[in-house]
Amino acid sequence: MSISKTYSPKEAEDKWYTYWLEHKFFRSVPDDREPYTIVMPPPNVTGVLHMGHMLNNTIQDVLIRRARMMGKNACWVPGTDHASIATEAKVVNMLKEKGIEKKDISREEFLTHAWEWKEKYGGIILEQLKKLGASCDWDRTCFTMDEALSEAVTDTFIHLYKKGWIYRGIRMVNWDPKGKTAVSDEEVIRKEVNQKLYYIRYKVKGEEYKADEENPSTYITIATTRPETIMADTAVCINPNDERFRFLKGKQVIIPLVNREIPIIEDEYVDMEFGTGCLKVTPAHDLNDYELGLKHKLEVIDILNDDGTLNNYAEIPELIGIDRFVARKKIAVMLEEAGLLEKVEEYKSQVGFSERTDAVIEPKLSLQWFCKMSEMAKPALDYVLNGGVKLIPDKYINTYRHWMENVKDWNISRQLWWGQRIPAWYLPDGDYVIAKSRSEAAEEFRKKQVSVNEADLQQDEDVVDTWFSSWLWPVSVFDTTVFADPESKGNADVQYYYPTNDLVTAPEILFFWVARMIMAGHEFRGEAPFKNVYLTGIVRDKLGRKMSKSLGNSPDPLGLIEKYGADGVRVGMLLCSPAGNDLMFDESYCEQGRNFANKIWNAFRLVKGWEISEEAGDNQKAVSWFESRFNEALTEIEECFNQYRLSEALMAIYKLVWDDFCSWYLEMIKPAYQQPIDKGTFTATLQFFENILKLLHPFMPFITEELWHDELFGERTATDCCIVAAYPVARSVDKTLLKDVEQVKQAISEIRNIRNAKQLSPKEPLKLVVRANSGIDYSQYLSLIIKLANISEVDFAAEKPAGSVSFMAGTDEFFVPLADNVDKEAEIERIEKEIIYLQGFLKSVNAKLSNERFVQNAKPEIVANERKKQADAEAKLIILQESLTELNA
RNA sequence: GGGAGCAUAGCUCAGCUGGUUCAGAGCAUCUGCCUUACAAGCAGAGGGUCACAGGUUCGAAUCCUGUUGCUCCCA
Repeated sequence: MSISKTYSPKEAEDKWYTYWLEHKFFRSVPDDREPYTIVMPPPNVTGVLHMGHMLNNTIQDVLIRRARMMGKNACWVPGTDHASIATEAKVVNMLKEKGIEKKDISREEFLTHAWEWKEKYGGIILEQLKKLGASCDWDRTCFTMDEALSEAVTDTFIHLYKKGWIYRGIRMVNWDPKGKTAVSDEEVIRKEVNQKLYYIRYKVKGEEYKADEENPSTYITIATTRPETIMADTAVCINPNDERFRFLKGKQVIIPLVNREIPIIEDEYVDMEFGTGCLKVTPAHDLNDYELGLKHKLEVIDILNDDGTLNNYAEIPELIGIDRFVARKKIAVMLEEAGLLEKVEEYKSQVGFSERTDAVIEPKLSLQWFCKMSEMAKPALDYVLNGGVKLIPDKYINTYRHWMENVKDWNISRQLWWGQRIPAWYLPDGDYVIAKSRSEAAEEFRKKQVSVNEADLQQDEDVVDTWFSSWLWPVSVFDTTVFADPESKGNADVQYYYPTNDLVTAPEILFFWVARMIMAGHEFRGEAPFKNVYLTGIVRDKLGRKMSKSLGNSPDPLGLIEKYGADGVRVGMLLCSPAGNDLMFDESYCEQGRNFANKIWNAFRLVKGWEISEEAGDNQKAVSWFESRFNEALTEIEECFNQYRLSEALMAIYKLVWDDFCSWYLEMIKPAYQQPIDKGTFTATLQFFENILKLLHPFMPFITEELWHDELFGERTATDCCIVAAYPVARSVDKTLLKDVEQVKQAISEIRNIRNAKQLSPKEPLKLVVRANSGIDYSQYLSLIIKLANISEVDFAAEKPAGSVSFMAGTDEFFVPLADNVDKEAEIERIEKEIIYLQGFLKSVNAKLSNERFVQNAKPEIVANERKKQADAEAKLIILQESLTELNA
């Protein structure tokens, strides 16, 4: 045989991907078919493919390919996200390597570099997806910074501002001193860190300080993890119920080193148990202190620069210009020298780190733009609660609800250059308007009766958060014009494709992406952007650790494809991915996928090698059995898909192909060596094979397309491809036939088992005696049994033959005469064991049936079932006991 | 500290509103086979006190309570 014994995926993958592209099978334009739409969660434009993308996009591709085969107009829109912070950080680093500092170049120059970078590396990840087989409509590829999409962002900003849902305000934000920008709560990673708790003495004003603990009323001790911020203190707070500090009421204390006087305030907010019970209040550098400051009208002193160094307000010359962490160590020494550091304790606490730069986040007051969430959150929550948007798995509904009910306003400004610039225009005196362009801004000022010189207008330096563009994604990829006019119906695309069907994404971004897309979809289209949200798990290694660059525990996805083939990797990913649960990835799953591809390949080789004969064959039972089995499996598979249980659907197909088709069906019909197969069976088998290829295609697109085009299946036109073949529809199932064959298969296994146990060669034919007590007509299955169990002759005797090994399948008895090779004692023991088991079983069934409460309370069908179990067990017992008597005779 | 989830074979998981063949699947393991489609394979087999302790029930992997261990989210 000239065909290779193993399937080699490489050529097939390149060949067919190109072919699909050439014939525009991925392309979708509106027509009168039902649309099926997915928008790809846009990966970071400068990113490279990781295992999470592999999983996510494999799932999307399975869904879209299946929909396409089911005759829907399938549209999968790909694209990338500009990922402001991450990309800007990369560009800054790249420039640094060239010896260029961001601060030394203009915004325009920087953006030129950034775009160059994007052009150079921006397409990589999408190219990688093609290797995986992703059947996206590449003509629709979008980027969140495309001109039209950017305009949509500006229009959205203006629209929401006019509605009063965007405002500017001073807020405590999470400041990333390395990225020099605010980041959202979601981009802050909290980690437990070993810190120190410093106990610092503040002298009480008007008391002569005595350092010994006998005179505690001359000072108070404050525990803090951040001694470098004492210069920003504007009060010390005690709990009014705290007896220990009664003497402090109305007094003032003196900040060490700088000797500034600050008041004692009282608030029940202070935890009397924690530290010393005295809290230093630093409104500029702690969120809770900030709120306490507002309540008690405290002064705000900000001692930090944007890069995390101390500024002039820190007063102490040795510390000005020094990073906060260095300053912390220095000031501890200074306090020690001043005799005001009482002690230092080890202390563990949670510290926030920037997801992007890993810098320690500083709470910082700054002027930011905010998007009001209260009005938008309500309808977005309702979609999910009413089932308009289904979360899969639904356990995320609770989490979603909790977040939406406690949503905070969204800080949308970022102190970066890479992104859509905030459309706010300022006059030198600080007055501003929101407008799309300089000239429109001037017009707005004129409307406000402010005369302006266009040249004096200054646009806001900040850009909007990346999510502020990606929340528009399910709409903006189709139509970018509706954001200027939410009342408009939009273009043909958005009318046809929106709302989309399924969104496949990670649960981590349920809130800051999924929820916000629902908000934007509702605001601009009046309906949610998708019907189902499939939340994938996190890809972990087999030790359960999240895959990450720093741990180096992530395999290279393209390397895996190289090694196991794209089909193998796709199968591998899905085999271990229950919906919504994390998956413990291991390369061996891909190996299993590759082996499966090879199995299919070899089944094909077998069928391809057959000669055809015009004579009639006797495979009708086998053919009708597999037909029923296929339809039964198809129904199960459909059910799995309906519930988005993709890994179970795949496993059902896997077993159908490997066990039912290869191990049973092909073995049943396989002609003897160098013998031809009858034409009827052959034709039916080709039909089965084609249907199997169709079922497999969404999971394994390449091997299926490769085999589809083999001449074995006849002539095909250029567009007669597996990718667009009509998906099989479940037909009727002959349940009796399926049940009978199960029994026959059991009998065959038992015979093989006897062979194994007696160390008989499979080549040595055996005799078989059947005593059928059930209604099954074994004569119909004789040829199957003879072939698969290598039986020389079958006898339907009423009598048990002497010197034979027996077994039961259901209530039917089978005997394999082995003459001198029978261990009588072992036979007796085996039957006795079975009798004991059945007696126990019968006892428990009888116990149920003789219990009146069971018979009364249980559902009738359950009682009937118990009766059947009882009857079956009794029948079997009688047969076994007879056998035993015969053996003992 | 508050909230959510999980715990079933060596591994990854399935077991819907309690009741057949309810203790299952795939992989891994073991035994025997290079049987002309496939050793990336074939034919068999073994393996679990369903985390622990109580409770409800005629009946619990499944429902309730508590304990332990793990994970995630929020403060």
